[in-house]
Amino acid sequence: MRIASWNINSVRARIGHVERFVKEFAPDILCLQETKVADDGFPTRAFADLGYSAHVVAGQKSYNGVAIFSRVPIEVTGGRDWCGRYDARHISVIIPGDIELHNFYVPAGGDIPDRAENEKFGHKLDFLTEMSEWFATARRAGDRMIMLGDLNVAPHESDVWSHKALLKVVSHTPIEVEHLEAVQQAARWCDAARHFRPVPEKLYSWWSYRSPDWEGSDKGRRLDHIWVTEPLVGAMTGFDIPKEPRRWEKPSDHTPVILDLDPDRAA
DNA sequence: ATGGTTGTGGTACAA
Repeated sequence: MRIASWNINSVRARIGHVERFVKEFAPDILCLQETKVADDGFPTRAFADLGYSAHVVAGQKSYNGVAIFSRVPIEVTGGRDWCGRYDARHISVIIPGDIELHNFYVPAGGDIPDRAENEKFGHKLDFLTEMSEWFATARRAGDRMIMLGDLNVAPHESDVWSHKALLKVVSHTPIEVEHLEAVQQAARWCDAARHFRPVPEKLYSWWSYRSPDWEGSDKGRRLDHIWVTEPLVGAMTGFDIPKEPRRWEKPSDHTPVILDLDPDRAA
């Protein structure tokens, strides 16, 4: 079973890329972030044509938005409001193998890494804290769960092109890394990327639009993640972050992350 | 050190 997560930065602007990605990489379950469209404007027809018989979307006009499409049976379990506001940043489903899958779009956090000066940064930290508390209290680490999405934090030194240059840049500040680590400890999540590709290998899923030569300069960050709980660690059969979609014309600034999983091998 | 680009929706804001 192949599961992919992709921040596509507008599903309507990127529908052709989604079709190409599905044809070339064939995910059974496709999780999207930053769809940027209200639910009644979502191009669900295109996804049905790609063979996805089930879906759940949670969107709003212009900003945010998450979606899950599946060619295997899913049961929609949620979509929670975080930090007391509906902003379409989370949905969850049960997938085959009795696995609960959570798709998140964590707030980016603005430009200034200080909650006193920048409300968006405070919101990001509070969002991560609420995730920690929720997974520690409302969920059990021993259950089969997957969490994936654009978590907007690059935790390790090898998750960014320059640790030193990014220490004060939102996405890699020590306080954000601490908050993300607290989320990870809340359900003893295993980071699929680093299970297969351990540090210190450099691994990125995002490159800024602002670089005139994103691939040559390679100033990337690993903002997109797939985590699994302990019963699923032995069920993982492969992981990849293919760079091809970032090379396509008019791309998203994120490239997909892909996990292959054999639910029959789950503990 | 600074500014660089993109999508949405409407000429500003979020990323």
